Amino acid sequence: MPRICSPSFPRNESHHSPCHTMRWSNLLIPTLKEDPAEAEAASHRLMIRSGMVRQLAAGIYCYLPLGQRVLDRINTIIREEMNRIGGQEITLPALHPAELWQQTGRWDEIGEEMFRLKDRGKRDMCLGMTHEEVITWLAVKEIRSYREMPQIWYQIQVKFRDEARPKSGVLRTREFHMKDSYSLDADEEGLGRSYEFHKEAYARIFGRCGLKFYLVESDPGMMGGAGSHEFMAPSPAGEDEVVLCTSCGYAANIELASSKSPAPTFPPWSSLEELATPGTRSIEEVSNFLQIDPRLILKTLMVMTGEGPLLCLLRGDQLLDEKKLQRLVGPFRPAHRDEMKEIAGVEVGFLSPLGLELPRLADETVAEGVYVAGANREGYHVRGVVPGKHFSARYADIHHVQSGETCLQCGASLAVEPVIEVGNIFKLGTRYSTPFGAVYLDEKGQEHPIVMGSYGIGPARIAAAAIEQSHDQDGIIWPMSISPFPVHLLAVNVKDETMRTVGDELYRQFVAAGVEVLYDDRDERAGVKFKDADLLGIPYRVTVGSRAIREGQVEIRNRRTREDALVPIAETVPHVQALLTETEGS
RNA sequence: CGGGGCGUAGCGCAGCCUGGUAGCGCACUUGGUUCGGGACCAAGGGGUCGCCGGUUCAAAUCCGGCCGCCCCGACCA
Repeated sequence: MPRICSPSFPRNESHHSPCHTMRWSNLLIPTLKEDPAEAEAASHRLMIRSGMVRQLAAGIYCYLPLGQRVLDRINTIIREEMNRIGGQEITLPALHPAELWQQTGRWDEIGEEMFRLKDRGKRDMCLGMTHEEVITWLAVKEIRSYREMPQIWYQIQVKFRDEARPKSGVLRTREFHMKDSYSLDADEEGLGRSYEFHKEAYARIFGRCGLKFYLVESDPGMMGGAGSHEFMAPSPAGEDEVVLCTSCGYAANIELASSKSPAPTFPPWSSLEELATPGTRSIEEVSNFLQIDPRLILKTLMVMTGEGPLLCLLRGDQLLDEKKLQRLVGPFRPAHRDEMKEIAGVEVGFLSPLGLELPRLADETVAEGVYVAGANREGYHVRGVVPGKHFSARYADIHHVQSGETCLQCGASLAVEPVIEVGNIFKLGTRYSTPFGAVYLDEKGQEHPIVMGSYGIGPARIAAAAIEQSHDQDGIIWPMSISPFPVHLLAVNVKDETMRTVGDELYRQFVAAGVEVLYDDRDERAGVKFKDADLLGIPYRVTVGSRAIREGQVEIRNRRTREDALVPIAETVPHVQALLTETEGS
């Protein structure tokens, strides 16, 4: 039901803007005094408390006016930067026929994560998780010649993924808005250009949104293709981790990052010696019992692969990186306790490569040195084990990077940091164009598949990441560029005739000057309004209160610094406008 | 999907162990006082205690099943 302009609506609005109000007393901004029980992450807590969003079901959110404003501002920045690199905005269906996804095989590859349904004619349909298929279909229909490329098409739309575990508020949802763009080029070189354009546009977008972010190498995963990067906003609420070298700039998603584990000083153990180590199963227990550095212990894990059992060897302080192992040996799972006993004849904790005729895969780190290993006999370990001499193995990088290890490129110390993935860019190549037959003719009349790229941004994640990176005990501190309003006008006591009049007049002036201002004209006590102002986190607060008004002044407070400036009432609007110009883009 | 927790008024919670048909704070309504950092007094409105079944004279409370939400892990094109 659309809002109708009528004399009775908006209720408190003057005749200057009959159908538009930025008066709090007329707006839906349901702030909460207390933290909602279900919210853990700072951004989740604050988005609910500030009345930006409400949850309808697990991973399904309503955006209320304040949240909508933030998304609008983010999307405006995205559109400006996408248009700047030649992107053209389009709108694509959210509902897709199954045949589209069957054509690339993803209908069967993707499991429960895809929302599927049938139409009344019992035809299989799905809700789009992403739009490579639709874009490629469109390219098949419309692109014939090399002359028609390059193209960059983008959309900002809702997408669906039936996430196994929606979490952290708006950070991981089942229905989400996403800016996706797709590039179509004649060859790899063209794709390289489109990719670089996107890399630059994305850096500008996240920069303009006030985010601190890293550009890191990423695992292309099932998207396939020649290369990919992710844009990562550091935050403790992030689900991903990146590995960073502060010295040479190496930056990668931890899923594919590599590192060197600094070697310990190896003792002069010259022969194999069996040691009684009763009851010591974990590395920590063995290390404590024998009073030796965990790095001198060999960790032996048994996993079950498609080819059968496999022993994985790591140094005591290292963790197995399951992604890396999976890339090497395919799907696997840890061996069960009884399986291990049956295959190796030994209890967990005393497993070792010595004398066991099983395939072995060792981390490269282990190739050097002399170690304590399990004895394949309960209650015993063996000292003096030299890999290569006492057992053989295939060597590869299978350890999970940990903070404090060193950079392979420059040797400096690496840091591991949790991050929110706010954007990704993929070189798709011809993975989608080939199955669809999306081809063009080159200048010699030769047919070639179109070379594609795909590039995503999550606007809601930008908002959440901005809050994660910029808040304090009292609430959000918005970057000016994506704040729901640039200015928060607050009349301390609307029952006071003078304050009310000055507040109304300043509001009118701001509106007339084209400055979007949230005017808190509610009949609430000052404390309530100040607390709410801090919670919403609008960069500048203009306070009309008894203190300054006697001197004909108002206070202008900076939310971030909490510094107040006294300004004559008549100069308020120009003064604020000057501040806004100054703060632009920050 | 594995592990854990929680579901009682709009929100945050107590009551459950030891059955006797529901309570606190905030919010909301009305009146009064107050009025620059989440006011006070008084009077009110609001709940099939997630759902279904069982035990019992009697169930928010005990038992069984189901559903939902959150957290950890797996997964995440």
